[in-house]
Amino acid sequence: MKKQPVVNNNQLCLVRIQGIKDAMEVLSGKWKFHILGTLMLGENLRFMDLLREVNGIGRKMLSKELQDLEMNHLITRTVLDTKPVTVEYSITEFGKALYPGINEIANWGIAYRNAIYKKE
Amino acid sequence: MKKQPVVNNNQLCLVRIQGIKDAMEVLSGKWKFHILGTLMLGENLRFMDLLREVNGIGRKMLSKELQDLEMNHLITRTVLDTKPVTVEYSITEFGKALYPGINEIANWGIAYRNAIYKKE
DNA sequence: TTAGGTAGTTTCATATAGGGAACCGGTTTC
DNA sequence: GAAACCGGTTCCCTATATGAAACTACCTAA
Repeated sequence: MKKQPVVNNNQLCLVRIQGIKDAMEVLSGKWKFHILGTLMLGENLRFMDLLREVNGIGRKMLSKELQDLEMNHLITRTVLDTKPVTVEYSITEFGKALYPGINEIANWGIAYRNAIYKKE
Repeated sequence: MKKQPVVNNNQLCLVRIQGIKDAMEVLSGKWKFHILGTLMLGENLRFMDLLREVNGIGRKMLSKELQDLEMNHLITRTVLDTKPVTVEYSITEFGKALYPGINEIANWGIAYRNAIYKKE
């Protein structure tokens, strides 16, 4: 008789796993946390602002990541009637709800680095 | 004169960004949150257990991801002197420290899914 | 002896991520 | 008029991620 999965077979676990899956789908890639983190610090940033603030990102990636985030309702994109045209990006309530999570992860990262550096 | 970055120029922000970077480096990929999430639910799982529990993963990916996680001190690998040999994986204190973060992310994912489904 | 268990690795693919550089069409400042 | 700004897009390339299937090697129970 074949063995069956045993741990994740109750409803709560399945929902939790699905939650992780959904979140990761929206937040996947090298830059999303960075961009959101930056938009949390300074709201209403423009494209070129973000290009400067998010260290290392190129315009193509930034453009793509912003489109993804907008499509997933984490940020909004507003074209302003200025000359030349400027575009403002800001974080939505959905995005803001990620703040505690991102913060936890950031703090973990800081603690992790300290611990590893002390050890090695 | 060229414009300079303005938002992330203080020490706190830089440390925070670095924390996110470090964390993401260790947690990158499609499966790490899943594997850690599973190891949080049932400690001391064996390779084949994980292969069954982590829905959709293949043996090659699992093998690679477990090696990564072990290298980064998030899990431990213990070979047991049984016949046939069995190998137990369990989460370390470092890994456990991620629990609140992963939990936050999972809850966000659940809320996100509910909200999006209601809307559309 | 056949099927299934243990824990992986190897090989051969494709898919996706990520990045540099040039380009577009416009505006503004020196 | 040249250089710099605005917000991107397009082309071309490499690197990494991911996956299916076969293989190793050995053990056990029916």
